[in-house]
Amino acid sequence: MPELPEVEIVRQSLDKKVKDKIILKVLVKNRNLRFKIHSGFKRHLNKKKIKKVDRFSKYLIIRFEDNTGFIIHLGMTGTIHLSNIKNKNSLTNTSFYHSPILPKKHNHVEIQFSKMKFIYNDPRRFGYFSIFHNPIELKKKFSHFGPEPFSKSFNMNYICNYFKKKEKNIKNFLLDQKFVSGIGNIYASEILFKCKIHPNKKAKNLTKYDCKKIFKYSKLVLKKAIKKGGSSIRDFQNINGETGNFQKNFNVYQRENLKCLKSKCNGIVKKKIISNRSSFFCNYCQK
DNA sequence: AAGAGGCCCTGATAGC
DNA sequence: TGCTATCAGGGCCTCT
Repeated sequence: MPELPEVEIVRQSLDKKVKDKIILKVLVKNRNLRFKIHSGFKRHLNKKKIKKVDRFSKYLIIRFEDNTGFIIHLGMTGTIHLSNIKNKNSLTNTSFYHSPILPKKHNHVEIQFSKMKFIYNDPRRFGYFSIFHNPIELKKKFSHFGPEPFSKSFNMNYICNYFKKKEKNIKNFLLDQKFVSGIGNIYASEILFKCKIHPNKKAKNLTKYDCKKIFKYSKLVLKKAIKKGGSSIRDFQNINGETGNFQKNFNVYQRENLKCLKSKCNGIVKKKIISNRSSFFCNYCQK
C-alpha cells in the first residue's frame, strides 16, 4: 500500500515526534518479517539518540546522532503507531491500513522512549527493518534503485534512452524501482491516466511527447498526493489524526465501469490484470 | 539479459 | 452461519 507519498507523510509526522529522543528499550516480538530482523538489532538501537527521520523512495531512514541508524520498509500492510506510555488509550497514530485504534494482533516491534513508544504493526509481514553502520553502507542499500521522480537525474534524456528497444509495457516500468523509485500500483495507474497513455503500451513505442508527459505527471501526481496527505483504500490518518484525502482524487483507481472523468470523454474506466497487478485505465482516451 | 510469473503472508469480502 | 475462492497498495527470486 504505502507508496512514496504515504511514506513521506509518515516521515514528516514521525520526524516531529521522535527527533532528539533517546531509545530506552527495544522489544522484538516477532523477528520473522519479510527478512529476519538482525540478531544485533536491539543492541544496535539501544541508547541511541535519533537525529532525523529521512526517506528514500518507499523507505524510512531513521538516522542516529552517531551516523548509524536503520531503515524501515512498510511492505503492503506495515503501519507505525505512537503510543503515549502513561496513558495507554491515548494513541497518536500513523496508520494506513487500520483504524486509529492500536491493533491487538501483529504488533511485531516496539521501540520505547521516555514518554511514548513506537509500535510497528504488519499483518502480512511484507515489511522489514534493516540496520546500517555508516553512510556508505546506507548508500549501498539504495545503489540499485533508479531515481525518484523529483530527482534531477529523472529527466527527458534518462527516460527516452531507458525506453529504447524495451519490449516491456509502460505500466510495468513505472512499477519497476530500477527505472524510477517510489511509484506503486495506485499511482502508476493515476499517472498514466494523466498522460493519456494506455498501460499496455510498449516502452519502445512511446513518443518523445509521451516521455515528456511521463516526466511531468510522475512528479505532479505524487506531489499532489503528498499535499493532500496521502491516500489509502482503508482508513488513513496522519499523526494528527487527519484523514488522507487523495483517494477522493483518484481518476481511475478502483473506478472500474465508471465514467471517465476527463471532460468531454465518453469512455468507461476498465480494469485489466497486467503482470498480476490490477490496472485501471480509460479505454477511450488512453492510447 | 530482459521479462514473465511464482511466491512470501494475513485479512476482508463476495458468493454459494 | 460457515465454507471456499478471490483479491489486496510490494518486491525478491527463479526460470526461460
